[in-house]
Amino acid sequence: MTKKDQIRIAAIKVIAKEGFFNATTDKIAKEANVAVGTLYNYFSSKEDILDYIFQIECKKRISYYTEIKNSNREWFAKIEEILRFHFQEMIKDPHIAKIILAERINASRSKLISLDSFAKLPMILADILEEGITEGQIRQCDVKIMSLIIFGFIESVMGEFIINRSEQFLHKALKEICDLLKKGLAK
Amino acid sequence: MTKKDQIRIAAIKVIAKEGFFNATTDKIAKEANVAVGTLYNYFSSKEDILDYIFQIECKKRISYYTEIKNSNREWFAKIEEILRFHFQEMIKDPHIAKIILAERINASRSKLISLDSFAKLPMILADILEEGITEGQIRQCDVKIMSLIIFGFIESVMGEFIINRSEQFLHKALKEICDLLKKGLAK
Amino acid sequence: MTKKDQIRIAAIKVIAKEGFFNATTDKIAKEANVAVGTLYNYFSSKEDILDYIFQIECKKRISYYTEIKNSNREWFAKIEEILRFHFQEMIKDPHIAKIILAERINASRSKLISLDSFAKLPMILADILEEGITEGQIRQCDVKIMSLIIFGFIESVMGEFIINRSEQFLHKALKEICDLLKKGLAK
Amino acid sequence: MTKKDQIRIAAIKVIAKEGFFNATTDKIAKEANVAVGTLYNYFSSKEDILDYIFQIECKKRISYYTEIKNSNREWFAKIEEILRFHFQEMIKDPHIAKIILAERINASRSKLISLDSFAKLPMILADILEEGITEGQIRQCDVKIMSLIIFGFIESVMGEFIINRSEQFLHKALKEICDLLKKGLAK
DNA sequence: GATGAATGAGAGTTCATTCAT
DNA sequence: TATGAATGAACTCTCATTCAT
Repeated sequence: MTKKDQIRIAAIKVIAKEGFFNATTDKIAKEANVAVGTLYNYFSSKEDILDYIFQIECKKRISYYTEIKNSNREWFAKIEEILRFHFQEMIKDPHIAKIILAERINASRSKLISLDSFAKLPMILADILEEGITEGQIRQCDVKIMSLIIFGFIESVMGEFIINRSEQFLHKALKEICDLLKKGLAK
Repeated sequence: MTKKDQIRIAAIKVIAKEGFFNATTDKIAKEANVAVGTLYNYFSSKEDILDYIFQIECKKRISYYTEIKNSNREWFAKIEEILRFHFQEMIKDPHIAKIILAERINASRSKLISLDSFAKLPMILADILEEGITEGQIRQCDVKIMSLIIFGFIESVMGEFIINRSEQFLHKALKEICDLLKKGLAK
Repeated sequence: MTKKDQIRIAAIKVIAKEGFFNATTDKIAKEANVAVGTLYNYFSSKEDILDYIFQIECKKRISYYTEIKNSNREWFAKIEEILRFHFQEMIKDPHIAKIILAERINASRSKLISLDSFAKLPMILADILEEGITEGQIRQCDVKIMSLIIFGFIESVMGEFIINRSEQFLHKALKEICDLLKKGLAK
Repeated sequence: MTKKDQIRIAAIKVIAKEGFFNATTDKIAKEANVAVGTLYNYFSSKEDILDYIFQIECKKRISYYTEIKNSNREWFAKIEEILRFHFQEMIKDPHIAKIILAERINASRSKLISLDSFAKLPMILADILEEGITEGQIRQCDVKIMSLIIFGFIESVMGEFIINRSEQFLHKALKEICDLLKKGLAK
């Protein structure tokens, strides 16, 4: 692992535990087993670290979302797959879920941190739903709002998972949202 | 208005604009047209102000939720009314929506700030759904997860509204979630 | 004395002893018997303190120079008086001489620190010489360069005085430059 | 050119532009096209570089001054030649003039940097004047102070030249000081 | 000799909190 | 009760110096 990623991973842990503002550069450096100065060999500021964290996570999600979107499945399988992917990521690294949830809005105040790409995620969901409508598999609806519903659900579940850490809960949650969408969006 | 609430209102404005950590006591005091020292006559710390903000908002919501829950309407009308209430509040004071969204998780790190009461909100939603099931109006489902879906939706919409500030968007969003729930939860 | 000037005086002492870059805010605060934070209640930055020091000194000199320039004396008495004033100031506060000498050039790199007014001093000297020429008391010469000579002399003497601290030296120096100018500029 | 001098030249450029304290070792190394570590193969510290710069410049001046002093010319021609030499050096490398002016006093605080040799320069001027008196060509005067006048003039002119960079100004300045000295020191 | 990533002490600055008025 | 100047711990960031390669 590169030193930059070593710092990134450490920062994720500390920021998730303490929040961005309480995550001091000292703490991050200590967690990463490097000196404070080393942080600044790889990042121009503390904010830059958060930016990098978001970038990496975003890239990961967008590339996966896009892959699924372009795959040869029906709308419902695609949505289900995206949710499944999200939940798997949460289980793999619960810290990152917390950071995204907790810091996104405050991060958006900073010009340094570009969250444009994060905004693309609901758009991909919307595209998938749009296809479903065009192909006559889904009833007429506002796909943008519908994708917000799905996204909000993901975040709600994230929030709950951060607290209870139950994988079983994730599976049940996945089933419930799928049932709701299937039935609620049928023609 | 009491001086305490004068400070609360000012704090909401500043925190919404700058985020809790960037909202200095100086800025809050200036916005409230009082001296910094005055803050400490009414609050024991900066965090205490945030706590008070959450308390007030929470009380407002819980009392309204409970009222609606106990009213003599069918499940669907109750849920719709709760959403409508939320959206109205958002329009009345968009700042508070932003704060709840942005600071809730970071606030939860502080022992000072009691967010227990906020956790009650989804429970009330769950109660309403539970009733719907018992009375045979809704199909079997996990009401706790279903209430998370609704709650997540509220927050997603908040997030979008903070950006676009379109009231029309709120109305469309309300219609979409209602349609989805009605159809998706039908027996 | 105002607190701002209390800090200014302390800063002069510390900067003279250690140089601007080695004069830490901690040292200045300690010398001024205030907390570090207090510095920032009166100055926006460490540079701002140096700026203020220069401003005060400059104002003092310009007002005196101008007064002398406008007085009803012949050119030679005016120049002598200005030099005498300078040397008196040096004796009263040798620190300030050192700072002006040591920090002026580095200060000029900063946009914060306005040294424009310092540039006016040689101009006043030049004006006095110009008058001397017009009135036929001085031979033709480049007054701007001649004022640089006088100014350079002042600074040289400052430099020497910082080291030897001999008042007698100052008096001798005054006599020598006066003799040189009187004889060298005669018609 | 040796690597040590390559570094010296680079340091002169950077220090002249930014001042000693803002001239980081990184910048100096980059300007010299070597790695930071390489600096420390030739110099024991950053201050040591400045020391070396002063040493070289000083040696250059002292050897020239001495040569002129020992030459077979009358006092006035010698002084004129020394000034001419100084101004030529300034034109050849304006950076070095700025450094000497800006850093000399702060450098004097450091025990590492030996400026003793710089103090010799006015002494040589004094020697030349002394000879002039002994040989009956100059009137009685304090040669030490008179040499300070000449030295101060050189520095004043340096300061002005740094700003306006006009060679013509240098020539006029030379003429004026020569006229002043010739007339002012005559018997 | 040459490198440049790693270091960590120390810098300037901020800001929640206090308390004499 | 209201004030706001004073506080100083704690923050982010810098940079001269080192040393394994």
